[in-house]
Order: sequence, then C-alpha cells, then structure tokens
Amino acid sequence: MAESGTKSKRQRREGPKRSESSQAAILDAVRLELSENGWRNFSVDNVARRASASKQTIYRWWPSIGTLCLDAALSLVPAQPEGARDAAQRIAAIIAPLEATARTGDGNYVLRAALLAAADDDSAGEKWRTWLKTEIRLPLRNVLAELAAKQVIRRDWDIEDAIDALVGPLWHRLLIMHSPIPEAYSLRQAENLLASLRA
Amino acid sequence: MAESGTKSKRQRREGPKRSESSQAAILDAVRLELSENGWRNFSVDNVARRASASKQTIYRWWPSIGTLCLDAALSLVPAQPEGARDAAQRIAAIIAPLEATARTGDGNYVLRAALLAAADDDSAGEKWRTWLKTEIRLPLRNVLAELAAKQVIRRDWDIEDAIDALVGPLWHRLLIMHSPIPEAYSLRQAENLLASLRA
DNA sequence: TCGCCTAAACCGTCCGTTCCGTTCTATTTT
DNA sequence: AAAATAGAACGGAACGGACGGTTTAGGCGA
Repeated sequence: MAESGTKSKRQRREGPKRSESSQAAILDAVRLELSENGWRNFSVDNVARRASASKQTIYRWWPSIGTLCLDAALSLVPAQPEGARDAAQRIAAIIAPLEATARTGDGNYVLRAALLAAADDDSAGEKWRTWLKTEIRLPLRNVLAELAAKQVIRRDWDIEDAIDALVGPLWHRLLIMHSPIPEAYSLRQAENLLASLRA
Repeated sequence: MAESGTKSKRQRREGPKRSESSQAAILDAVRLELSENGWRNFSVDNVARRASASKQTIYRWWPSIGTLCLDAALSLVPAQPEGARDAAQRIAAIIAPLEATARTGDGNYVLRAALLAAADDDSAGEKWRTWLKTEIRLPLRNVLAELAAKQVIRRDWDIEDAIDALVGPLWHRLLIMHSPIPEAYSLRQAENLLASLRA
C-alpha cells in the first residue's frame, strides 16, 4: 500500500455481492412475522431467528423496520393486468393488484400490517406514497385524461378526489373492518368513480 | 410537591372510587404520547411518568394498550351537529365529527395513531368497530332508509357499500397520505354518495 | 378494614449496535 | 496459471438501554 498517486483513482473492488438467498429468507420471515404478530409486536429478533440471518445483515440493507415490512408486502403485489378494453376495466386494473394481494393467502394480514408500518414509520411512509404515486396516481391520471379528451367524463376532475374515491373503500375494508374484499371489488369502485365523473 | 393551587388539576381523591383526575391525566398523557411517538413507539412508561400515575392504575382500568389509545382518541370526537335540513348535510353530519377531530390541533396525529392501534390490536379493533356501528352505520342506515322511502334514492342500496364510499376517502387522507382534510370534505363525500344512489 | 392510589422493583423481550470468526469474490503477486 | 491478499458480506453472540406486564410495598381516604 502506501504507493504514490493512484489512490485518488478508484481502484474498483466489488467483492462479494448481496446474498439473494439471505434476502429472500428475510423477506419470507418478515411476511410470516407480520401475519402472525402484526405491526407493533413485530420483532426483528424473530425475523433473524426464522431466517437464520444476522441482525447485522438486516440493518445493513434496510434503513428502518418499516421499510423492511413495506418491501416484504410490496413484493407480493403482482403486476397490473393487461388487455382491458372497457373504461371501467382499465381503471379497475389499476387497483386490482392490491385487491388480489389482499385476497391471496396471508396477504390480507401482511398487507394490513405493512400499511400500518407505512402509516407509523416516516421513511416507510415516504416509500409507500412514492409507490402509490407511480403505481396508482400516474396511471389513473393517464386514463382519466384520455377519457376526458374523449368526452366520456367531465373535464374538471380532480386527481386527488379521484384517488380518494377509488382506493379509499379498499382501505376501509382492509384496515378498519378487517373484512375480506368482495369479488370484483375493484371493478365496482371503478364504476362508481366513472359514474361520478360522467359528463 | 409542596406547590398547591392552580397548577395542579389534581383534586383530592374521594375514596375507593375511580379517580377521575387520574384518568383524565392519563388520557391527556396518552394523547400527547400518541401525537409524539405514534403507535409502535408508544410507551406506557412515558404515559405513567407524564401523568404521574402508576402503571398499575393504567393496567387496572384498560385491558390493553390499544383500547387505552382508542379511548384517548375517541374522547376527542365531538357530538354530531344538529339541525341539518338537506339530505347531503344530514349525511355529512355523521362523519363531520371525525373530520373536525382530524383538523383540530394534534387531532390528526392522535386520531391516526389510535386508528393504527385499532387496526393492530384485536380488542381495540373490536371496540372501534362497535363505535363505528353505532355512530356511523346506524345513523347512516336511518337516513338512507328515509331517503329511499321518499324515493330520493334507489331502494337497492347496500349499507356496507355506502359506508365504504362515505368514510373510505377519509381514511385515505388520514392514514395513507397523512394530508390535511380539506374544507367541507364530509359534505363532498356525502354528495358523492347521494349522487351514486340517486334514483 | 377495604379499595384505590403512587412508586419502585422485577423479569423477559426487543432494538440497535458492536464484536468475532468465517466465507466468498476480485484483485494482486508469484 | 496458481497462490496470496484485501475487502466485503455473512451467521452468531453479546451488550446497554428501553419497554411491557406483573408484583410488591407503602400512603391515603371512606
């Protein structure tokens, strides 16, 4: 070492990569822990134990417990379905992945606890709202703008109000009532929104 | 504590009955703690310290931390306003107390954290949903039944769907977006609901 | 005497961090 | 090409401080 000069030049040393298997085991354990213990009784120690991982590994890759929980839940959310023709179906497709997640296995518990984490932890909340912006708000705005251009709906729609009407009911069922999501719930909310915006 | 007089709200105990002053001090401390630390970092020790109360007293009167937090928040919710003539105003009056609570002082933080407690703690959730049943569901069903009888709205309305549409948006603003509630938000949701049910 | 109260102590758990020894990879040296 | 080296990530264990829930002790008023 102690050689001249080239120290300023970055001598690239990549080294070992992040262990994907460890990450997967951790996220699995987080989902299990969330579904069993919820948010307040969520235990990092339990996660490390169940995943046979070191807590150091967890704290190295996630800045807070909340973001860890949010990551574990969002990785359950599938992609939005394609090929919707109807206007209502296109809008429903935006929130269909959330509905599907809430209806699949322990998704109801995992998603609820993760949303609690996002509401209770600042950094997780920031990440969650960013996700909403790109996955919900952006596509919804595109669809509504197109429908407005075609004069299918009024031109004075407000994107925030539209989001309220579209996803609010889902939170009520999932967070407040702890009730299962009825079949085709997304489509009904989409139709409701469309009806309120009809020209 | 040689200090006497106006500083201390504590009055002398009246005997082997529940101390109202202690209860009030505890609930005040709970609200402060909820607004500062949220739900997961809520500390009973801090509450006891701030209220100059014993933890034993807290655990004697509340079955769980969640119900304690819920009590503290619900005691902030005012009564429903009277004297609404309009159908929309009558419906809006049902959720107006929640909107008012979320807009007053630290009510936003307190109410949010308490709702997290209700979603995360089973006994608190049960209590919370009971409150919703009598304070929201029951009056809403009465109003809608009356409007249906007058043929103002359709006859095939579903009470659960109506609740979804009426309060869901509020949860979205309060729990998900952490955003302030706009002016006359309740009235707009009521009008939205009425429009979707119009005959 | 009885019941409610505050205060303090207690044990188990959790969090976040810090060590240790090992394993793995990219680079350097032989 | 083969071996040695340096750095990074890993599992495991431990730590101090804090918290939860319970128990004990002592004070006070009906």
